[in-house]
Amino acid sequence: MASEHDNDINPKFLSPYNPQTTEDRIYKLWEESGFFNPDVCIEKGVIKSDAEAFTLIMPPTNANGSLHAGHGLVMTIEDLIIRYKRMRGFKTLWLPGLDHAGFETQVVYERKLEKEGRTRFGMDKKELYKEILDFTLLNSSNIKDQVKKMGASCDWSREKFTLDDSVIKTVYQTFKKLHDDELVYRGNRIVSWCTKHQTSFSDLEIKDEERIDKFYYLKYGPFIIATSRPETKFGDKYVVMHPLDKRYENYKDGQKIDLEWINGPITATIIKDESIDMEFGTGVMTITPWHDNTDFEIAERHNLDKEQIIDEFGKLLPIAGEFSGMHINKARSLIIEKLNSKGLVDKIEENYKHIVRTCYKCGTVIEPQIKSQWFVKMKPLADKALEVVNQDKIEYIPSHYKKITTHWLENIMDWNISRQIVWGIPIPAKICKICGHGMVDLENNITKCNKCNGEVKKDEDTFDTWFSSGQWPFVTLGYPDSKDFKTFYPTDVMETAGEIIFFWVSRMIMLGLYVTGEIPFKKVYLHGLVLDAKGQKMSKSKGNVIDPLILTAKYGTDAFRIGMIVGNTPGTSLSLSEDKIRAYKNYANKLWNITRFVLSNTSDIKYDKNFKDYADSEIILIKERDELIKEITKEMDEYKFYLVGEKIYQYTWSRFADVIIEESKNILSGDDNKEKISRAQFLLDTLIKILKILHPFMPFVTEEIWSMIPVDNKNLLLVEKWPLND
RNA sequence: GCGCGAUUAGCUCAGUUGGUAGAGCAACCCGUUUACACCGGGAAGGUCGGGGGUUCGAGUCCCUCAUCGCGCACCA
Repeated sequence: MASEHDNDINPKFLSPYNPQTTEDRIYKLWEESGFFNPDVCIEKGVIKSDAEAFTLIMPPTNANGSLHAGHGLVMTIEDLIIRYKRMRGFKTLWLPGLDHAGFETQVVYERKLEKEGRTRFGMDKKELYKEILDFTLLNSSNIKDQVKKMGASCDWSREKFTLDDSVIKTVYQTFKKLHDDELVYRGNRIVSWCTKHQTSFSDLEIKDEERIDKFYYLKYGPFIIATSRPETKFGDKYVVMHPLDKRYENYKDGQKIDLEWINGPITATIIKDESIDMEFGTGVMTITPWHDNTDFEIAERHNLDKEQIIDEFGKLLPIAGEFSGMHINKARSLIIEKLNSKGLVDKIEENYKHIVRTCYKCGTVIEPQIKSQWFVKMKPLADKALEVVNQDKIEYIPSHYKKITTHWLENIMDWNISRQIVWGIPIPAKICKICGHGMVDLENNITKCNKCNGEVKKDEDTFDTWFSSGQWPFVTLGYPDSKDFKTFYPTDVMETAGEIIFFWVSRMIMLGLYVTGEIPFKKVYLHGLVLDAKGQKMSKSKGNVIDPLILTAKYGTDAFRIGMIVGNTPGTSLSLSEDKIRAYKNYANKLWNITRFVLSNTSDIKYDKNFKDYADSEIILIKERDELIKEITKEMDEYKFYLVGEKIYQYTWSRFADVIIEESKNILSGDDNKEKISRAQFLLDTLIKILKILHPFMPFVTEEIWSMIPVDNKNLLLVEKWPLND
């Protein structure tokens, strides 16, 4: 700690600011202080024990790769919020975590297997699980180091992993509670099935793609039916039309018709259903309930037979006769050839534009299948969520996300939470081998079906990863009995990517309300994508991926951080250009040089933070400065960090350095002692306030400079007080 | 098809309740004044996507069109 005599210029200042030799040392200092942990802050007296809590749960990082620019943005924004709140005297908790990221990680790992010439199919499930676990643990230690590089002041002592026992336990309790409340059911329903990944999805993992295909008009007895998927038509034995369609009024519901079809004569049944669009095609269609959602619903309504035509790998089943075993992609044209030879093709439209549902990961066309899986009944959960969102009990930043959320909640579908992958939390349930009935079994002691008394087997599926991360705010805090849960829940802000507003944010609201009876967070702050300098989405195939760690190594973490903040409004995408980061490196150095000037020109006075004897010229400057601080503080509280960053930059550079310091040169070298002291006190006081305001934006350089400023009884800048009314 | 964004200086973006347009970067001219060339001084640069309306006054409110981006949707 500096005494009043040793505030000579530190030799460090002789060269420009060097982030490389500074950052790791500073981070270590912070970690060793223990101040990332709110309990330590209270113990050591830097935060009052009765201070209001402020909580932010870090979106658990996917432990399957390394830090990308998006993470850089997350860490920057969240650390900024946390450092600000800590400096404002809150009992501040930022809880970090890692996500096993079920399907995402499994896909990454499968690619790795593929490269090694292996495949997950046929592998022992336990062995595969162990391999992915090792892979994940290895990655997670990498990621942790990278998060630290970003300067994240999160409480590592409270770190959680989505596969921790405590997390799984709570997730199981929630599953059981949902089941007991009849909000989870096991049903034979149409699910979206990826034939490559061999798993089903929820509706969110599907990406709609516009494609141009052929559209076939086929002769089906007296009717013409249109389809883009002739390969599904083998079992079609119901022909559906609108009950009010005049063209077909002679056909009666339930009427049988004999006709010639792909593999010979069949008997079709007429079905009248109002879901048919009379305007579209010929107004008549045949249905394939096993492989189409609309058809499934029609079949359910009329209690019709359902038959599987295509297997899990996209190959035709024996019902397809000579085409049995053939992949649908290959079969399509051959089927048309056959139909044509039988004179059953009426016409073919070449450029039929339609939407195809694909796997969001591999682009494989989704093959709907009827499967027995666990579904969460969403309507009751969504209604509760709608209530709190509509009452603004949760604030969205930016606000238009509120509309997006309510729109989704109002049209919500039941959520399929079963996944046929090993990498995830096993579903604690037994399935009856005889009747297919599903039973929740947390204790693993059910041996007979409670419906038919048949043999049971373990459910081999795992939970959708979002089912567990959807409970993140309360599982991480140790719901229901822990002290942390009582202190820190509901949390204050959920800061995450706008992209996952449905996947994650909305589900957290629903599950949080359902389990704890309270909202999980008061604010949702959503950031946009990080794009490259040209505004294009980064992707490995385009080769425009910017690694944040290369930038931080080159320009310093502080430069990277403030570059991510300024010019980036919530919700909109950010173009990341190296020029911008470079500019902020210069800024860090500017701050460094400002300090050198101020310290070397004030070394003969002792800084007094309560100094009152200011000259008129300083009083004006103080008024201007303090008004800015007031304004900035307000904007910090409104989460307008992009404004604050810009304003403090402007003030330090254009005002403090270019004008105030310049005019100080005369004053300080003059002979009016009173004037000199007044100016020197002002310069020191203002520099300190700038450092404090800048700390959440540029924590490393400000902490380093702070260590060299002669102030009595100072602590780490990390836990100094924000300069409002200082 | 429905919905949500965006459209402001060459580029990336700000612009709070309507009151003669801002920043950074780039480009231009000048400058070695001892904090800093990772710098300083100066100048330049926009009929705020088009059209219409409300108003004394609109980048800011309303309508409409266009272009780009993104969600959502079972049209066989």
